Amino acid sequence: MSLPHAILTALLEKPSSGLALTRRFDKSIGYFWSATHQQIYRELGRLEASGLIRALPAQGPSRGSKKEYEVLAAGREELAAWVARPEDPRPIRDPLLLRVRAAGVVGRAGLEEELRRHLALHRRQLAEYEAIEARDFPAGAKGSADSAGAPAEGRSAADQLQHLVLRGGIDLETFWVAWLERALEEFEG
Amino acid sequence: MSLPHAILTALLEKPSSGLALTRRFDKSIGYFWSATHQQIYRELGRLEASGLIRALPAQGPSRGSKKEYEVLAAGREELAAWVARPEDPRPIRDPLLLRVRAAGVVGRAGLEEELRRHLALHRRQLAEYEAIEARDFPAGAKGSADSAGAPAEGRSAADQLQHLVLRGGIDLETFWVAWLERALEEFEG
DNA sequence: GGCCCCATGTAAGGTGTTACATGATTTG
DNA sequence: CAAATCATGTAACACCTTACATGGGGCC
Repeated sequence: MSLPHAILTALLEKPSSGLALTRRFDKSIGYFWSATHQQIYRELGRLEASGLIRALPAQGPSRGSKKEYEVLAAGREELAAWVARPEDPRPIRDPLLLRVRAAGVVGRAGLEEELRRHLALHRRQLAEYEAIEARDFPAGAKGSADSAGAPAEGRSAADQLQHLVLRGGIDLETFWVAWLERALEEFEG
Repeated sequence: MSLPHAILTALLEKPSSGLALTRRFDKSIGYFWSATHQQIYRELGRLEASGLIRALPAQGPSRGSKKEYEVLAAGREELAAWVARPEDPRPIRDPLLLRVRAAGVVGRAGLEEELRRHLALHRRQLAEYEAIEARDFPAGAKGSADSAGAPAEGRSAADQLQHLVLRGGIDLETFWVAWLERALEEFEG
């Protein structure tokens, strides 16, 4: 049940239309929660029906013209409640680990190439995250100097949390790169 | 499409009934691919219908008595093909990271306690994996000394891959523990 | 008999993915 | 005007999760 909350978060950060949301799920939000436009439209409909968001009035036909959504008070409350709601971490479920295990049974033919391919992909992703970190959270780290003209308090608190999430992405990709390098070493050695 | 291949792997390691499989998915296999008994029974039915596995003959009523399955040649081939089949890694999709991001928008009330809870869970999981490693892959590491009375070649190759997968689980949990510790530090500091 | 556990299954609902459909606006 | 792109949506299907159903065997 995380998609509706991902959408509420995105809409609170900035009211948007369905397509604009989709774009943002391909960028910053998508770095830790991906979603396609079909999922997003369906969920927008549900959230509106539940009274958590509403479409800003707009004239014109219902099809083919923009519909902007904004979060209502009930939506904000639901999101705040969700942040604190206990929810256990899901067990690991990774196809690549499974494939390595399967290779132990049927042989590892072709697996090494796949590992190399994944290593390249994870290295690219890691580089992308690091570029974002260098751009959005330069040097000084933590609370840091707030960039031009924003209210210092709220800005830096939200920034700190966003940075934390980005660090999560970086560390995860770092894990994959290290694990894949180790695996390939063992294959060759 | 990984569940059928997880089941094929499990059945090749040891032919089993549905319930026995479920048990094994709660232990070793479940450490990197979880599944419930409903998923497993349904998938066993499909795999049998596709001719990849077969039920060993057994008398008695169809309900309430054991049905053992074994993998057919076609099943082994399918699994070997899957090991080499290119499949991109899925983008990250983690509710906890999402919640931290949401906390940046609606406030972090209650979040710290959740992080503590998750930290404890991940520490426990990490300890469990490390205990398994100490038990099944003692000291010498890599190819290592094969334990009593197994054919050296195949045994140690499969062992090496299983160890690699376990290391993946350990490293992943290590990542979570480190990330959560960092997050809590920032919250307090 | 009543209770618990073993073992296999059905049903319903939510989530995610892929493919396609439709109208409006911009661009050559 | 034709083609591409924007923007919103429908349909179908596969998958996962949760809850419940059914029948047998062992135990007190």
